[in-house]
Order: sequence, then C-alpha cells, then structure tokens
Amino acid sequence: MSQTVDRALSILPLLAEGPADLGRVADRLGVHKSTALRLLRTLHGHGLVYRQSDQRYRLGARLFALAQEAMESLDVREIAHPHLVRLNETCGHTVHLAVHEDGEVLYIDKVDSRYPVRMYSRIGKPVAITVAAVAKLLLADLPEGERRAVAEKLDYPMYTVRSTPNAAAFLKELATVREQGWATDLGGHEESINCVAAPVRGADGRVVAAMSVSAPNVVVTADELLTLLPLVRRTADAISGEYSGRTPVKGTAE
Amino acid sequence: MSQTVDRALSILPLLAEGPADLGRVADRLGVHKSTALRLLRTLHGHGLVYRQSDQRYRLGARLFALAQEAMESLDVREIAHPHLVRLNETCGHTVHLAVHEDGEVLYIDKVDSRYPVRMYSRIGKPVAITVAAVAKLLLADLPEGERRAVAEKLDYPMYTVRSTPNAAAFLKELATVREQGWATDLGGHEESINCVAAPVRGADGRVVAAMSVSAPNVVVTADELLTLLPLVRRTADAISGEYSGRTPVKGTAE
DNA sequence: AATGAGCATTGCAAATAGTGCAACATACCT
DNA sequence: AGGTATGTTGCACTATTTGCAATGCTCATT
Repeated sequence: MSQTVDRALSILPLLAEGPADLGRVADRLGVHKSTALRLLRTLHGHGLVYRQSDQRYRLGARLFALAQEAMESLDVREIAHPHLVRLNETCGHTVHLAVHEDGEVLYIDKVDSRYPVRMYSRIGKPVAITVAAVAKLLLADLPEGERRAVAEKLDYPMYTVRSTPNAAAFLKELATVREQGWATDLGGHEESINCVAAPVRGADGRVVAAMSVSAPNVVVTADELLTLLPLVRRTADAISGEYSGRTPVKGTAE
Repeated sequence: MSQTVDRALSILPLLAEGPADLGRVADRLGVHKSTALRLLRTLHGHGLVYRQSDQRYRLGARLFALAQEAMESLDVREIAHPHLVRLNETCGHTVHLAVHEDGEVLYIDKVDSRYPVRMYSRIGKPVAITVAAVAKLLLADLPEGERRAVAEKLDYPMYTVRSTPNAAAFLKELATVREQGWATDLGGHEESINCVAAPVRGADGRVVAAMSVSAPNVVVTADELLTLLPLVRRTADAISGEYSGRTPVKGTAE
C-alpha cells in the first residue's frame, strides 16, 4: 500500500539471508543505489539494520529486542510455560508451544529434551505447516472456507515419504484432527521423529495455541510416544482452563 | 531520512508496549488515521504487524523469524556456544555472551544456571550498559573519542548504591577494564548479583564480544566468584582463538 | 428495534516527500 | 599513478503520500 515502506521492509528478509552491500540491496530491490541508501539509512536509524565494519549491512540489534518484547506480551506463552516445563520433567522429551498467524505457524516456546539426541527447532522459526502436528491442530480449527483457502495456497514439500502430499490429503487430515481433538506427526517431517499434539482453547472454545511432545525413534517408538497422549491432552486442557480464566491459577493470590 | 518509512518504523516500538488500535497509533504518530492505517497495512503485508481478532494491532510473527535468522548469522555466537555450555557445566552458573552495536549492548546467547536461583535476563534484551561487566569490556575497547562520546550520552540510573553514577566514573572504570583485560559487576545492577567477564577478540585484537559468569550472593560470594576469573578468561581466549582462525576447531575435519 | 456514538475505511485533489540522474568522493587494486 | 568499483550528495521532476470529508460498520444504550 505504501511503496516506500514496502521497499524498505523488503530489505529485511533480504538481509536475513546474510550481509549485503549497497549495490546488492539496490539490485535486489530494483531501485537506484541512492534510493536504497536512503532506505537503509532510515532502517539504520531505527536500529533494524546494522552497518558492519566492512560497510556491508546486516540485520540490527533492535530487531532482537522487538521480537523479545513481542514474545513477552503473548499471554498464552506466559501461562503455558510452567506446564510445559512440568510435562518435560515428567516425560523427558522436547515440548513445543505454537501459534497460528496469517497462514504461518510458529513456535513460541520450547523446553528441550533431557535426552542427548535432540530435534532441531528454534523459537520463532516457522514450522513445516503441512506436516507438523501443532500446525494441523491450529489450521483444523479455522472456519471451513478459510481452511480450504489456506490449504490450496500451500506448498506440499515431500520431506519424507510420509509427508502430506497435497491439499486434498491435508484437508482430509485436518477433518480427522478436528474431529478427534488431537494430532500426530509420525515421521512426516523427519523420517525418525514423531510428535503428538493437543490444542489449547480460549474461553470461546477456539484453538489459540497448540502444544506437542516430540521424540526421535531411537529414544521411543511411535507407539510408546502415543501412550503419552492422555498426559499431553490433560496438560493442554490445564493450560486452556487457566488461559480462559476457568481455573484459578495455583500459587497466585487474588 | 525517509519520512514515510520513519513513521512506519516508529510504529514497531509503539506496538512493542502492547496491542493498540488505529486511533491510538495515529495519535502517537501524530498523523491522520488514514495515514496510520496505510502504514499499518504495509507493515501487516510484511508480517511485521498482526491484527488480532479485536481489530487491534500487535507485533507480528515475521519479526521472530527475522530475529532468529539474524541471530543465526552471527558467527561469534556459533563458535562460542559450545564453550559457554562447557563453562556452565564446569561452574554451574549462568553464562552470557554479549555484543555491542550502535551504542547498545545486548545478550546474544545464554546458558542458564544449574542452581534454582536464577538471574533474570533474556537473549536479545539490551543490557544495563553502565554497570554490566560485559558492557564495560565492549565499550572499553572503543577508540578514545567514541568512548567519550558514548559515555557522555548515556543515562546513569542508580540501580543500586554501587551503580556507576556518572560519565566520569564510567570512563575511569573503562580505563581500568581496558588496562586489566577483564571486568566485574559487583552488585551494580542488582544488589545481590555479581558477575565476572572476559573479552573475545578478533584476529586484529579488537573486542568483538564479551562473556560473563553471573551468580547471586546466596549461591557464591563475590570473592568465590572471582576465583573463577582465570577459567572465564581461558574460555574467552579459546573462543577468540577459534574465532580469529588461529586455533583449529576440535572435532571438525578440514 | 431503533438510535447514535465510536471506530475503521475509501476516494480525491493538493503538495509534499521520494525518486533517479549525474557528478563527486573515496577506497582498493593493478 | 591510473583505473575500477563502491558509496555519497545536490537537484529538478513527478509519482507518492497526505489529510480531509464522507461512508460504512459494529456495538452499546434506550
């Protein structure tokens, strides 16, 4: 909607790929160097872009601070965290919390596995939306129309042979998930990693977040992991209760 | 330098304070609502801003992803991490890694204490620049002129009675730190917390990062913490060696 | 139900603010 | 020294953004 801002913001993902010099930025944006320079200067003024000693630009410090603050203002996260920790202490595996936003699903919290073999993931990283158990739960809750629209627009990369191959299969899976109220990812993203997930619901019953337990085959088989499902669901329900204000929060006066 | 972009970017810190509706954003920016709307729409288009169900705006998901990517492209962090972990395993206390950027110092990595009493800090959070041990090291390395300029511009909040009170005291402290090659913060930020820190240097000898070990009084006294100094310095030196390419990296072929 | 207040949204004409050009400056390499 | 590649500035032009006023929308109140 605003050309100048649009161009300026396009610089950020570009720099996320790695540091770039003025010429490169101008080229990629398709604008004159002087234009790119002024945009970069403005971004720099706000700390979103940093100019390193070799004159090249990269993403700046303020970005971290902003992301931090944004994260802290997510109250589901705040409420869920202790539950995630407790669940991790009980079962020992990696626990994730994810939310949906504008067609992307991303992890907003994570408690690492106690086992030496850990799966790779990062808070803030968008998840493999077509296969992740948490993504299925979050998308399954969308209204019919929106769900179809999102599913059609997605790419369906075949991470493994068990990955969701296309929109039709995905929608079918979402219907199942919606029905049963929980989801799994059995080797759909990484051959040897399985997840079970359950939804966190707000006061109106809508899914506001999803949590999952993930573990590699070498630690527990898929069947063993599935025995944790009741526990995962109970934990998610506990978070839902607290989030929607139904359950008084333990250890908090007032 | 670019008014439109400048205004748009000013929205981000504003939203970091918490969700805001259109009117509020327009007011704070000092522009007409329609203008604010178009700016927000552009930000939204890039995922930096999200519109929640109650129509208010808050910071968006892409921000997390960008911050993550930026973080991952910092190679000091990559190299330092295993060293921080090892140091934490040895001494058990919280270990931090910080860098300096445009007058701000911020944590880029952290390994939490094994003790139940932990200090509060967050990766990405700007540190208390006038008192933190890592900040002293990073600023002490700046060229004379720049160091003075930065010191004069800072605020000197008295977090505790031991906080650095003013620019003169700060510059004196920086001179000492520069001389001795390590720094401490003994209750300057939080009454009961002490830190010892050492610098990580690049091939040219310039300080590129600083690391610290922090622990509350209730766990170890300041004197006991100081006995860790040689270990902290050795760790920092090991990182420096690897970062500047002098030391071949353990466990990596080629 | 109906009214109205409060907020978001759109089209439009005025002019401000952003653009690309070309010239200049600077660093680096041969 | 000369030349190339890159970053930087001043300026004239016009495309872009702006604020206004009018329109929709949603929700609370009577």
